[in-house]
Amino acid sequence: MKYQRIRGMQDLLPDEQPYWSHVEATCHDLATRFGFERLEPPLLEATELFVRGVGDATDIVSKEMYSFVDKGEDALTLRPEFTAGVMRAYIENGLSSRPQPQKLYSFGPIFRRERPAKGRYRQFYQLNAEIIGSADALADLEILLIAHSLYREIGFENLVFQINSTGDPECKPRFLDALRAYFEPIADKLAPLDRERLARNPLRVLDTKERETLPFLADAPRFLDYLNDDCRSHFAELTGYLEALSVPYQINHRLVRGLDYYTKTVFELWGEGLGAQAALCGGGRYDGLIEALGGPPTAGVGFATGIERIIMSMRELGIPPRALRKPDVFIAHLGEPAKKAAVQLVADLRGRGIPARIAFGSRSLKAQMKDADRAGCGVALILGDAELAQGVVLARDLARSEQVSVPIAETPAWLAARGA
RNA sequence: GUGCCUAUAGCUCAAUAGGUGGAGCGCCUGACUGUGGCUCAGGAGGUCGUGGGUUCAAGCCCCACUAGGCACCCCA
Repeated sequence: MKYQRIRGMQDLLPDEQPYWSHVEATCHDLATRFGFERLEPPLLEATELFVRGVGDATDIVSKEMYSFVDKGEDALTLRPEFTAGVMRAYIENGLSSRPQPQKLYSFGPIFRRERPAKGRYRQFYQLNAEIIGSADALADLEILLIAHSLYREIGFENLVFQINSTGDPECKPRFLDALRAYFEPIADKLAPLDRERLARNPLRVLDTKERETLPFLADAPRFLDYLNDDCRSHFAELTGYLEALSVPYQINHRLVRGLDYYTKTVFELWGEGLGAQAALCGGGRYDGLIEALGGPPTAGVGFATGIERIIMSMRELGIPPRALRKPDVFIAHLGEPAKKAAVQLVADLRGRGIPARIAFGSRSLKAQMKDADRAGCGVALILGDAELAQGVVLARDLARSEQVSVPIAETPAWLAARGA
């Protein structure tokens, strides 16, 4: 085999399309139902946007971006997430002058140059939703709810959100100080990796998987205990809504998220059967981001979910996709004059919105019938020169193995009556 | 990026102790000269991931590379 897929890239084959169209349609439908409008930023942005918007200390920026210099001039990057591009578009296109808040969603491919594994690809698809311009905890709730509705409508059960708060620029430093004060005296007992984290990014010690460190986490400071009044009441309001709506959630004191821009609410949802790549969706509030990107001070909250991981969980849990509509009608023909008439007929049916296939070549009727069966068609219209001479087709119901003779001109009506 | 495991037909997998590669499913054709599914018969399809090495002889042993998987890192 001479050519092969680029590492971490995948071909989405016809057999997988029922899953994709089901999930994709559910995403668009739900976003619309929740009052979100679509905003699709380009795949390419200035590298600097992601460095500033995502954070140059994050894994995404420091080692996972597909970046290149275009014709020796512009530093460009294939988007490694949606949020920064959406914020840039919001600022650049003056969406802050539209009625606030703006509820925007995006659906498309994302690129991260990580080592591939099951459920982890270098090009993968995300649904992303953002509410820009509201600090209300109700906005956080809507983000949680659209995610929850998506999974519920696809057929997931027993899903529980993990949520936490990571404060704001006023109370976050106090918590970080407390974390250091707790861990530094026992640093020599922590795993080596966690000693590094403590120095570089203390929050990361909280979600460690290192055995040596785990015993010390139970008594570690909790962010919720260090929130200022604003952050605490915001969190309480959100959890109050969740309880009122009976949306299952767990407060997870160890949940911290990698991106620099999060403030207040952070959350994740994990799926089954995905191994170490379990995160189905993640998100949170990012009240300082737009200002950091050169816009006016603007609150924001959003989430992203990975489509491949949803589909993989569906397979794992045996959740069937909605069947795709296949062509209902297959036209078989015998003889050259009949073939010409069949071309007319198939064009007529398609023009009337009836999905139809026509046999290629001039094969035996048997072979054509076999094709009709395997194409999943419900009806075969048989048009031979003999039928053509009488101005009819033989309409065969493939499931019932019954067929009748129908005048060619009445075929669309016959099919319509059958469909109803 | 690190460690470990894997790689044979379109798919899932066999191949005894190094000794010229098979099955099931799928695909094509026919039995049925104008009727699908079921059955039966026949057929096509492989430089054994790629490149090197050891050996009289390599799908099998060794090395490198490529790709996939698992764990780590991190996330969707």
